[in-house]
Amino acid sequence: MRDFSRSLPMSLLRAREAVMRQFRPSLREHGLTEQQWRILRALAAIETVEVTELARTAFLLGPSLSRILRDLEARNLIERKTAKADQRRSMVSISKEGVKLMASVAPTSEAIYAEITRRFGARKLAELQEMLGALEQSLAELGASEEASAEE
Amino acid sequence: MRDFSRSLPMSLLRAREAVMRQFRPSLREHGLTEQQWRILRALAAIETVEVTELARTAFLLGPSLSRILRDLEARNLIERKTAKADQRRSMVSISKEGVKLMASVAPTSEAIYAEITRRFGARKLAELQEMLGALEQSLAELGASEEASAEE
DNA sequence: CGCATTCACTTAACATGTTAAGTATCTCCC
DNA sequence: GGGAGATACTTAACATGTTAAGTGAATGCG
Repeated sequence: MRDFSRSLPMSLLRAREAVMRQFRPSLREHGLTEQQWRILRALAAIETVEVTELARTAFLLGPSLSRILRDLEARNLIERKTAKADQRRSMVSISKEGVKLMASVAPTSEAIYAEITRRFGARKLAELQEMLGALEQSLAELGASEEASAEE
Repeated sequence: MRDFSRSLPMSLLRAREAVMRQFRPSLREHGLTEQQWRILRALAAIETVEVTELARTAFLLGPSLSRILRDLEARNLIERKTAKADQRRSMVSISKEGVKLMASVAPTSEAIYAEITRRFGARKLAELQEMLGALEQSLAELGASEEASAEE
């Protein structure tokens, strides 16, 4: 079997960890985890979203999101209200405090991203992202077909 | 701020998830998690290792590894004995049962990897891995220098 | 020697990942 | 209009990620 340190999942894991290692200290100083930051960023770009849509955007599973929203709400960083038309749906939005917190984190975060881009090269970075997207595409189809055949 | 769905950490996370989604069902059938599988694979390649070295190889943090080794040992998939020369060190090796289990998982795992390679393209896959390695390199230095300056 | 420091792990505590089950609401069709 | 099924979450349970603290064994040095 191929040396597992060179397997694709390991390469991806290590690369991601190398990147996140840069961001974590700054986020930590602001009392945010990586996932909480993802949620705030996702919310900053829109007015309000349903939880399910937010889960898709922030790439979190429902249960994780549910817990994190509970905590963020307790910290007054987000707001929730149930949709009028459909009582099952809960509409989430970022609060003023949330916006303020984001504003205090964003500069450092942007600086780190810029440094990463500088070191790795903007062009290479774009290429890498494109390849990652293509990989995701290739496998999306595969996953879908498997589900279909296993769904009986 | 850049659309966060196109941030590097998100791209890496999604790509990795797309890949792992292919493997998880098979591992699950054999009662293994992704990390347990990583450990067995790492152990299969060598006689015995110290826990610290194994953590480095399987890319797991000490505490995670500690727990998983406890469980794998309870299932008789690995063996442990403390080193003679240094009582702090614990030498880990895969057991016969562990080897047997690996043999039963490996074919499916290899088939999935082959299918991924076929879909994405062997050459592109190699390129991608190279870029991921380069990214890791770029940031390794950065992380190291930060540590050095913060170590006082 | 003896004791402070370092080292190799392990435990603890809290947050998330992952799957399954639960709850309330809505939809649709008879 | 009412009940079966679908939908949108939430809760639960267990495993791992992450940081900090704990434990026992080695090391170095006065």
